Amino acid sequence: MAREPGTGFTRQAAKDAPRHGAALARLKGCGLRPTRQRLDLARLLFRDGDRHVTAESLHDEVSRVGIKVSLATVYNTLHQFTEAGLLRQVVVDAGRSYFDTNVDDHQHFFLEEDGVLIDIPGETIEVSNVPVPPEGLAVDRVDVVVRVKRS
Amino acid sequence: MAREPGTGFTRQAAKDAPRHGAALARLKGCGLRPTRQRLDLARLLFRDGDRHVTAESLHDEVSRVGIKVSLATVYNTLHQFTEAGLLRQVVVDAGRSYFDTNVDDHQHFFLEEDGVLIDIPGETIEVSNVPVPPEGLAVDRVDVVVRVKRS
DNA sequence: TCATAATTTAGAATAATTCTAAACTGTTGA
DNA sequence: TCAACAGTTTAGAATTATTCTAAATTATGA
Repeated sequence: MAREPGTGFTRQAAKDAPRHGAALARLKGCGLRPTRQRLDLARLLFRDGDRHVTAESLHDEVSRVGIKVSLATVYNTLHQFTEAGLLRQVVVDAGRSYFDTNVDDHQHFFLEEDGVLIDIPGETIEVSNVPVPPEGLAVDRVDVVVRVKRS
Repeated sequence: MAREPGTGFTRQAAKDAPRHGAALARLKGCGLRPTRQRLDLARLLFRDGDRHVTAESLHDEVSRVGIKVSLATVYNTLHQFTEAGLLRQVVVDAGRSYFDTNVDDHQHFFLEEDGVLIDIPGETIEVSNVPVPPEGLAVDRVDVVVRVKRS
């Protein structure tokens, strides 16, 4: 493979450096060992803006690009990223798990017919009068899902 | 089996009549043929107030009482009841489906640690500023789930 | 460079749910 | 009352999403 004279990096690696660097920093930042598969997945996930993926969809995508990662690793990685606060799990479907790269406080439209999620910015919807939970319980999070249909 | 003289009903059937009648009426009211298993399930579900069940939990319950209904039928029935508007499906867990006998507009506490749902009356929580959905879509329903943890 | 612990992976296992095709039952019309 | 038919139930197989297992691989620090 062609190299930038004197750098020790391939041209592609040089081009990827910033992205790769960002992914690397992200992983290091939360104490996850930067393995090839975690870096590859992080780059795809965080490359351009907010995304919603399922394990299957991410695995398909990664595979189509020619990267070799097992489905088990995709599952592991999604869960580790979630625990590390890099992703947020969104429950809208009793059949499969969605993961959102936007971890800020926000809500979702869910188009059930296509399994598509659309972000609603955090400041938009106002939820008031959430009752005090029963004795011994504390509110962890308030999720709002606006289910939409084709009209 | 002992009979009430002259009635043509067993004592048990006589006692069950009102309940049974209610379940029967419910099924007839939505055009579902009143089979033995549908009547049994309806009686359990709607006997005393609001309930949250999963297919498994309902099947266990029905079995414990000595009623013979297959798990497949429990699934079928839950879906038919939902379609008929007798039940409402609640999505709070990416692993299993909950069904709620309360079909009025209301929301839920969800105790993730135990898989327990608690109703929040419909007038309690106020959701405002729900944005207009993207072109071609219309709001079907707004779901609020208050996730709680033991404190 | 090596040893070690963390990670990945193929494939088996599990869990929830749906499907299939055969047996059964509620309803209807004669 | 009863036969016939459509609707329903069911056991068990199949499917789907996910997790587990144990062996192979890899990142890291000395």
